[in-house]
Amino acid sequence: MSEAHEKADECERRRTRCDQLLTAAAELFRRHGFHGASMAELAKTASMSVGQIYHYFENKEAIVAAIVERDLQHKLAIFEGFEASGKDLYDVMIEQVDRGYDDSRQVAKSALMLEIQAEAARNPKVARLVDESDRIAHDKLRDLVLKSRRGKRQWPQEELEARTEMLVSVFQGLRLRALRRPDDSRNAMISVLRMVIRRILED
Amino acid sequence: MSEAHEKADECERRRTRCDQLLTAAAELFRRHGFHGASMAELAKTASMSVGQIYHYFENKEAIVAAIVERDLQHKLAIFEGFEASGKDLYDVMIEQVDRGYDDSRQVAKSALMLEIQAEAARNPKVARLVDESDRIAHDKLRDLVLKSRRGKRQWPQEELEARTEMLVSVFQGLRLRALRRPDDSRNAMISVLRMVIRRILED
Amino acid sequence: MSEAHEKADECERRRTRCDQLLTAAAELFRRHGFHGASMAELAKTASMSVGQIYHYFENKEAIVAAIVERDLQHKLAIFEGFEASGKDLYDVMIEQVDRGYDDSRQVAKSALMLEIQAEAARNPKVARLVDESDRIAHDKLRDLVLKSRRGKRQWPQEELEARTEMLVSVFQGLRLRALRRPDDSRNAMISVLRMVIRRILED
Amino acid sequence: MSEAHEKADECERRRTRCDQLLTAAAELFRRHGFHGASMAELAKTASMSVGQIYHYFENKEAIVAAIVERDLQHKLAIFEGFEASGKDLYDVMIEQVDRGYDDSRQVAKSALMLEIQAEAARNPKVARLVDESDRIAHDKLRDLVLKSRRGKRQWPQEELEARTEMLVSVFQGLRLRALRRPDDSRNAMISVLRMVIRRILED
DNA sequence: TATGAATGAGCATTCATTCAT
DNA sequence: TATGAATGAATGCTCATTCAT
Repeated sequence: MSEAHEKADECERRRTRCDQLLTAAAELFRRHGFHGASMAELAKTASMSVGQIYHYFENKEAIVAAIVERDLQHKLAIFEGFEASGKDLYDVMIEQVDRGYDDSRQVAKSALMLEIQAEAARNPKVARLVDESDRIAHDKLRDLVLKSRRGKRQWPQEELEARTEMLVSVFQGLRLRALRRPDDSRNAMISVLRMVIRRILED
Repeated sequence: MSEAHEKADECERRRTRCDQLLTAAAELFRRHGFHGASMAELAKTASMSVGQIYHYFENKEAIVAAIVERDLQHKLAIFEGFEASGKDLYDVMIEQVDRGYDDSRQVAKSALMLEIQAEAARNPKVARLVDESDRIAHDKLRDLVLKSRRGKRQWPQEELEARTEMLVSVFQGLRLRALRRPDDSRNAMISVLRMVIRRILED
Repeated sequence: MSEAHEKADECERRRTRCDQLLTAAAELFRRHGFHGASMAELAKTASMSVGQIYHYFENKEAIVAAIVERDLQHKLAIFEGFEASGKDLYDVMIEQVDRGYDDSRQVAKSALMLEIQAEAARNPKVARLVDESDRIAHDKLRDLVLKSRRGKRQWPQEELEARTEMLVSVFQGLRLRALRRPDDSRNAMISVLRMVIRRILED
Repeated sequence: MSEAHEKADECERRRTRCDQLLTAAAELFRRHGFHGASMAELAKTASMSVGQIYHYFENKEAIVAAIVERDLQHKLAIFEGFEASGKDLYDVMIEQVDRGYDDSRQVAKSALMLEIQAEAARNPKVARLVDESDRIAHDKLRDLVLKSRRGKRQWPQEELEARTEMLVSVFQGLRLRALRRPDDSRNAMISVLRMVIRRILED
């Protein structure tokens, strides 16, 4: 095998292992919390040695950082998808409100988000990471909201930000609620959610 | 002093001490997280000995449980207040939307809520407590929503529940966001929030 | 037993335990080095639990600090003894040169001194401690040297310091050498040492 | 190229690499201590791979051993220089007392010596090496002292050894003190040192 | 009844050494 | 022959809980 191939393979392998680790970490953090998940258990779950984890990540905090980053990339990809579709945000959100709702109902993902936010509330370093990631996502969404206003009455900057933020609040709120009320009626919730989103994005 | 009086005094004293402890615990859990707050520090903050804490509560978990319980009583008292005022929920919420918003911006309270929800995500006993508390509060709120529909078109049960739940989602979402975006414009947010609440509570 | 007695007993017990710990630590540091001695082994040697050690000392470094302090007190006590004897330092040193030599030949003590100096060379906090302790001892000795010059030609400040420092160098050098040459002739060494001390303390 | 040449080259290369490694190791041991210097850092500092280090040395201990050995060779070379100069030790030492003093003030060298002696105090293998090296150096110095007595009253064997040993003690003591008192007056110290050396080497 | 000293399991992290490539 | 990724035992330190006083 050529050297270049070997390097590419190496790189690929590394990414795979990292992903494996992050997935295991996400699961464990969600189940036991950031402090409750031990590096030893993490190693076992990810089928690695403890030492190897430290080869990929400087410390436990860096693992959270990577999870936050991965989550941000995921969100941005969704927004890109919105943009690439060429459709108006308003239309996309109304059309895909069910997909948005279903995403918020993923208990595992919601519990992980919760754990990360909780860790951010006690660990300033994590708070900074989460704030930064959050700001990027919020700004991206705001731009989409702004674009969807083309040809309509323009909102003052503060109102634009507030409407964007309300969208975020609603979806994060739904995430939280998913943990408490797994049995709520999907149809009824989606119907109310659609009304709310319309209200936020219309004049 | 009669024996009965002594007993009542004893009881009173016990309640006071417990409250003192729970207040200290809430503050510490919020600041350092459930894991980060040590029993020793808790004892010092509550001006008790460690041993005494174990006299009042079986273990650390039981303290979280008691905080959840106290929080529930607090929420119920607020709803009772609504009811006792004889006013319509819709009117009250629209009138007092600013108070509701300001409450959601209390970082300390929000962080504690977050910590409790996170603990519920990993500890089934706490989950059960939080679920129970949450269900009572949701039901109470739903009844208020229902009452405010008197003389108007009646909503099907599922829609009623969904609208109630959406109200809860929005406010819990705002709580979460308060931790990430302390600088959002109060006026703009309240204005959008008012629109959203109207939309949820109107036909 | 009266409360005062209990307290005194408590205090006494604490001191005893501390001493027990310091003695064990000195022995282990000497044998395995500061890093090679583990807290677990230290606990076992001192017949304590690991947790208890941390009740007495903030961390491992604090144990070294206490050893350095104890050593300083020991040195100062010797100097006080010189002073209290009312005799001239010169006479005392010449008379007791054999005792000074024998002290420098205590292999355990010398090895511990070595380990502490070595740790000081890599750990700035320990360096500060050792420097401070050393300065106090040097200054005390210098005062004794100065006193012994009463009625004789006065030495310039720098020369006074240099002679004092040379005394210290010789004794610390002997300590080091004790580890390499346990079999050197005591009589011959004491005889040469006496000549050297005379030379340092005479005009 | 002939095979023999290749072998010689190989040998040369090996020696160079070893030296490179030992120099790096001496520096790191001095700065972080024997325990504090990691093989990974050592490899990086010496521009080698970790594996290669183990090709040259069986383990970390063997590196200390080699440093001690190299140090011994260095000391012996100095003594050979003395001898080759054809001058009398007494004269040389008095003339060059300032050079000797300055050498003892090299903090880096002194710290390394200290670290090695400390390691010898806990590791019997290193102790044996250091003892061996030390004995050779002491004997060499004793021979020089003896030679400088030609034509003068001969000292008994034990006295000869003791005077030699006192010389060593003084210089090693000065080394130790260099770490504690970097600001001592050079002139005053050299002047007292000269007196002391004279006293040791004269009748 | 009230105390807080004592316990020791459990944690994140490091690093000498090995060995597949 | 040379590499450096992988291993996992060992470390200092914390803290929920117990229990002798």
